[in-house]
Amino acid sequence: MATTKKTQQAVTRNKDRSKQKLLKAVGKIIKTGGFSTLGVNRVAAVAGMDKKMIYNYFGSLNGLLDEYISSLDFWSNVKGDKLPTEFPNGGHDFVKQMVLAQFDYVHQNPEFQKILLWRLSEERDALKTLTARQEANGEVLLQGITDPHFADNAEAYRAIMAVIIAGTYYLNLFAELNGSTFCGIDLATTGGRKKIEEALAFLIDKTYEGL
Amino acid sequence: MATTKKTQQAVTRNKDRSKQKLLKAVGKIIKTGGFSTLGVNRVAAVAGMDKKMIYNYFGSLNGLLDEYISSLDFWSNVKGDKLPTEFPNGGHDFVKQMVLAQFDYVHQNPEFQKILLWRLSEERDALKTLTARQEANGEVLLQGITDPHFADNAEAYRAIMAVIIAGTYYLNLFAELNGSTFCGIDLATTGGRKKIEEALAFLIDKTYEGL
DNA sequence: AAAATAAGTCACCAAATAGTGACTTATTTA
DNA sequence: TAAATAAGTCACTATTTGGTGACTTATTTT
Repeated sequence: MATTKKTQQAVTRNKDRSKQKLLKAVGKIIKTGGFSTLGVNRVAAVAGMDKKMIYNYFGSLNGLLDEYISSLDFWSNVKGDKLPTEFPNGGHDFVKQMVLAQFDYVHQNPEFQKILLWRLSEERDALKTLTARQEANGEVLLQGITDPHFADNAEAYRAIMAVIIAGTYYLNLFAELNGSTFCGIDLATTGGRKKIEEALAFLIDKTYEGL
Repeated sequence: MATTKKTQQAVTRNKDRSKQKLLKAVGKIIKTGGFSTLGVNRVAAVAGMDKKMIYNYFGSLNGLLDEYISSLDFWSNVKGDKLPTEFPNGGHDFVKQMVLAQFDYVHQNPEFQKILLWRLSEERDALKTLTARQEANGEVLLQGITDPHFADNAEAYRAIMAVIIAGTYYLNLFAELNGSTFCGIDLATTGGRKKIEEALAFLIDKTYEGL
């Protein structure tokens, strides 16, 4: 007897839609779980598709992940044309507002959190490219506004901003899982987060005053 | 025919030594690779032992990992009796030196880096306990020295230190894999790290001056 | 020295993993 | 409308995973 084949039920076929379903499934898994559960079987199951499609469309899981990463854009809201044209005081108020907004944005955006974490966990060209895009975005502000304003101290200013922004990233990632306290500040409460925001504002103010 | 059994070669048996071999294997894997490759098979192979021993001694891989985490102690050098007895200016110089030392310590210590990362990646009681120990350690300095010195601003000071220390953690983790630049600062070079150190010193100085 | 304990070995299992060849059939092209 | 293309299905493989029962034998206890 030959091998039996079940009759397939009618389905509408659409390559683009299917690719999107797989890409979305990756996002969903990353948002909720993490990279540990991110395999072909899982992705296919979440997408409701056969894993064969991953190989058909993306060659491999890595190909799918790379395309997922490339599709990300967390900086559309701060792209060139969305920026103000005037930056009084070397962008003091603008930078302060931006850092505080960033602190909240990371908190509200689990997908961005996971990408930040992924970047710390695994070496991957697509992630480096993403980082490069982010850096290029920041360079617009740095070269256009703060470098001229701080002149000889431009690099010192950049290093300070590096510490501050890195701090906002870490604190948000830390709060996500450990819930508890960091330096005695409870990052899970709005009160604790308010304290951090005041600290960020203080540090930026002092930098613009004293550098 | 009955099942064949090879004759075993003579080995010296020692439970404690074997447990240590397994614990050390966990450390070795974590230092070099990451948590993704951390399974019973891998650990047993690295330890040069049978995985059965993991279950015999620790009940499960989780049991082994928990005991590994519990065995860690990254703060032995800053424990009570090792601290100075005098803290002029609310510990200004001491805190500054401590943060700079910490920045370097994380850089030099891959195991600590991976634990920091692990804490951001997975919820695990043993890791929370480790965090609690670290916090308790810091509380000695905070409650004993800086809280009294900053009085009404004690919590503001803690929040600032949270940002600064979190920044040192993140920058070190970031530099480890992405190599490239953060806010235009190349963290892979000694020059870039020097800039960060100056930024840390600046921020701490301004905090002690202006808070 | 004999008996009891338990350290270590090994073969095996069930489940999950990544990956593929052969098939059906919806859709597009000629 | 007929033929060609390729989207989607499915059964199957090989490998690796976590986990265990049965065994041998070094070491300890009596």
